[in-house]
Amino acid sequence: MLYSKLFGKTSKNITIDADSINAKLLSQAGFIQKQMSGVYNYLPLGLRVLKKIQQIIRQEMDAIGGQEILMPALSQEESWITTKRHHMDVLFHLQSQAGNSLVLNPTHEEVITPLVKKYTLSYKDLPVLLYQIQDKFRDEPRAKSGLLRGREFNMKDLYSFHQNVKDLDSFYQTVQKAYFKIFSRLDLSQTVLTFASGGSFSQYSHEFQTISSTGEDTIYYCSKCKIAVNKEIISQQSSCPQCGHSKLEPKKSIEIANIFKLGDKFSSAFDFFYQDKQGQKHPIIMGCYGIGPSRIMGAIAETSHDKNGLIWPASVAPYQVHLIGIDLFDTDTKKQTNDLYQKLLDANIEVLYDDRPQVSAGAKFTDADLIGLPLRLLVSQKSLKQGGAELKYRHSSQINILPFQEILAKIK
RNA sequence: CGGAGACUGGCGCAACUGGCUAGCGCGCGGCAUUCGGGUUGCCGAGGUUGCGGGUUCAAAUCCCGCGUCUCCGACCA
Repeated sequence: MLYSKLFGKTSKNITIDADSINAKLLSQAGFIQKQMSGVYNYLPLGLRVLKKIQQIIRQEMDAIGGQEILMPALSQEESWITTKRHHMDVLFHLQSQAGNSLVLNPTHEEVITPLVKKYTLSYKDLPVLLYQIQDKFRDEPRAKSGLLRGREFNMKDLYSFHQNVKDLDSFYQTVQKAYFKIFSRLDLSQTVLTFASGGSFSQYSHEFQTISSTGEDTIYYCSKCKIAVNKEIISQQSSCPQCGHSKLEPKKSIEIANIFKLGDKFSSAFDFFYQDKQGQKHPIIMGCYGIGPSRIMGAIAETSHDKNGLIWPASVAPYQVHLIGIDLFDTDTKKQTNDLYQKLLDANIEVLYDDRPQVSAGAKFTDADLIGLPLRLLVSQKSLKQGGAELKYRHSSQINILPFQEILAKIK
């Protein structure tokens, strides 16, 4: 991609929304643009990051047997009356021209339960494991912190349907493992399994909290078993639910995912039963599992940056290489930089090429740091004299000269 | 939802005890200059001051209503 053609510009001016690092850096670097409170546009750079996060999640959901579907953002209010959730204060209500009461879905139990009911009549159909990646709508009383708490936000939600609690429990464990795989691929290794209150069906639900000094949640961490409990739990019991250890350490964190055992709460509301081998009817047992890709994007920005800008992990960086051309007024330098760009493209390397003429070297360095791609390559009269291109990783200050022939091998 | 504060070219701000043509920086267009950590100079475009009403000879400025945004708190399946 030629930087001169890229839609979205870096900005020198500090945005007002200085309450959160992610909102500030992501807008300043041209990844997102706020449309209104808690609602953001994703510009080309930001969308690439979001898609990469989604793709990693998609792969891990497929790996545990999930099948991707896409449900509508709209639903009839009637379904919410059925489950007695139509008074939830975060629900966006709207009316069709015909006068029907509709809802913008904040979650999809009310949609997926009737959907699965249409196709699942026998024990032979179970388990059913369906997920989607879609935008959710929640009328938050106070949207804030950039991508961390929006009114419209991206979510992966997986729903599981089982014959019994034992099958649910086992799948619940499988999802936990898959989630940690995802966090490790996203370089969010500071993410801790956190016990939260479980509602009517089970004693606990679980949150996945990324430890971050700028987080708005507080968790209580047990250094012995490397898990934590949230505020609700700590006020009920002051010890670790796993080992009974009582020295729990408070830490600031960002909730990036959570999972619930729903039991038959929703299946009962929709009269959803299956027949076993003997023809007996049983309630379906459900679980739901959410991860917020947009919130994860914010969490990565929040935890991975320095004073000069963002530092993307390679797995989600919008491009792998930031190629900077300096001295482009010189015909030979320009040609050699263009050639290197073409060579990288031919090798299928994602590269953002700062080809802007008339822009000073300093401005290009500043933009590169702000955008935060993992690897910076630079070609100039000076680097050519030294025998090639300069190579610098975003997280390091070390600069090495590399002959053009060796660059591809080094990157791959 | 409670409390506080804001709204002025695309962005960040100034002018506000009412008074000249609403000013500055960034960004944007042009010309020249420069070329390794946000070059420099000159020229230029861009605003019915959030919306509606009121007071006044005169409103960005004062008053009323509405909207939006921000901050603190409550809330966060």
